[in-house]
Amino acid sequence: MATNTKDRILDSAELLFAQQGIASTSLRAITDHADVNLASVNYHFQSKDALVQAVLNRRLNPINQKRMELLHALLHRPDGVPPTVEEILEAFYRPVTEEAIKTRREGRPIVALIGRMYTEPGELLASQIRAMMSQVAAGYLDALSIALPGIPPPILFWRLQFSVGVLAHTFGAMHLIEGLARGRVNVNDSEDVLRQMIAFAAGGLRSPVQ
Amino acid sequence: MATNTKDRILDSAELLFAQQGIASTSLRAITDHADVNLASVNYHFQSKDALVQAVLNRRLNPINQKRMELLHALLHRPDGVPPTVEEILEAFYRPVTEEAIKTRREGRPIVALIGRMYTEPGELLASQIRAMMSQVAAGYLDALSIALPGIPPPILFWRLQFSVGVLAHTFGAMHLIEGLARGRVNVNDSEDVLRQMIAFAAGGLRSPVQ
DNA sequence: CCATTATTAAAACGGACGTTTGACTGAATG
DNA sequence: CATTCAGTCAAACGTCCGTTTTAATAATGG
Repeated sequence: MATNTKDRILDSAELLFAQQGIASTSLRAITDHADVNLASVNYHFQSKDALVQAVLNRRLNPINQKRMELLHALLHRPDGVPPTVEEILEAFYRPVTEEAIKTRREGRPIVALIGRMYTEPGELLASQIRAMMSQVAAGYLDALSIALPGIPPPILFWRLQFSVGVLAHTFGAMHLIEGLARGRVNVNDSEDVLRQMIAFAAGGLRSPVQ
Repeated sequence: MATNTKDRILDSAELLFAQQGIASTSLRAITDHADVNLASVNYHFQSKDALVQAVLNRRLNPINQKRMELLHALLHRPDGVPPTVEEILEAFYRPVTEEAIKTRREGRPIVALIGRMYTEPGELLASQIRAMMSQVAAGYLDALSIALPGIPPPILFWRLQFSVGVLAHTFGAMHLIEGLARGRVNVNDSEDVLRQMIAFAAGGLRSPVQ
């Protein structure tokens, strides 16, 4: 557990948001879990809305930064070999998967929050996500259009969104998938899940255009 | 607008749940919108939780029933021709798409709620969805294993979940996708969206197993 | 028509919510 | 040593929440 109040609030808020949802999590539940005073939330974050933004920024900014780094590395390899669809997808999926692995190891299963935020209601949240995603989406769309020159851009746009959906749903509805699996698959083997997602999305991206 | 109180409540609740989320929608907001008395919710539905279940059941039961009918029709065609992957996917996707078209035509854009419910927090909701989905998922998994005999069942299970993710994210995050599209695609052409989803998921389901 | 049941209505219940206030702490600064 | 100031704290603010109560009003069946 973090030692300073601000990080304790962020940690507890993130965990409870992931477990119960944002709207259903009260500031009192957060401050009780973090063992800090109720008023310290408004002191450090001004409002609950701002706290929500801070929680998401702290987790998503590193992920999206990593995505851009990995993509840049793929596009500027010393040998000049253009990246495959699978490599582009791995660059997009892996940073989230790594967070899933790390936070689960720490006993803080917060990846459901990452998967859920795309569909959380509220215009404030939506515009924040849109601002974060727009440059990442543009970069990956460019890369994919090079790797898949035969796919018209509008169709590639849809297929990138579908690839996002694969990731978001897998981590956002993991508890549901686990219940449906009845032991047929091991949902905790994140590396295997990553492999499965990449193979599926690669097949989807490459799917023949009627 | 419906004439009886019970349906007016269901209609308003469904719309507001879709627009603002379940937790953020109060019974007072629902009864104000439906122009009925506040106490009538607890009279007709006992509790808010039960109202939520009723809203989802009313919309999802016909969808899942239609899914099973379409699948049954595919599997028992007079000519005995086994269904293609695309046909199975269309049977799974179309009932939701039809609801999207119908409710948008009625000026009641509630499809975001259908896309979002997979990731809504709360164990009560999760168990309800799981109960609804389990037989549908089992039926479609069987059909897919016939159409794709080369894919091992555990991998097919993942890929069916990914196909659900494509659908859920597309309709649940449509407002976000629309913002990212910047006019490159027409998100309101549901028949085109359906075609795109089928092509993508078919490619994903057929993707070679390393 | 009356008795009975189903439905609607207004009002209040206790509790939880996000936020604000004002006093208090302890360390840093001059 | 006095002062400042970021941080913490208990308490309260007004508002909204889901639910319940009690009474009034329709609808139904003998």
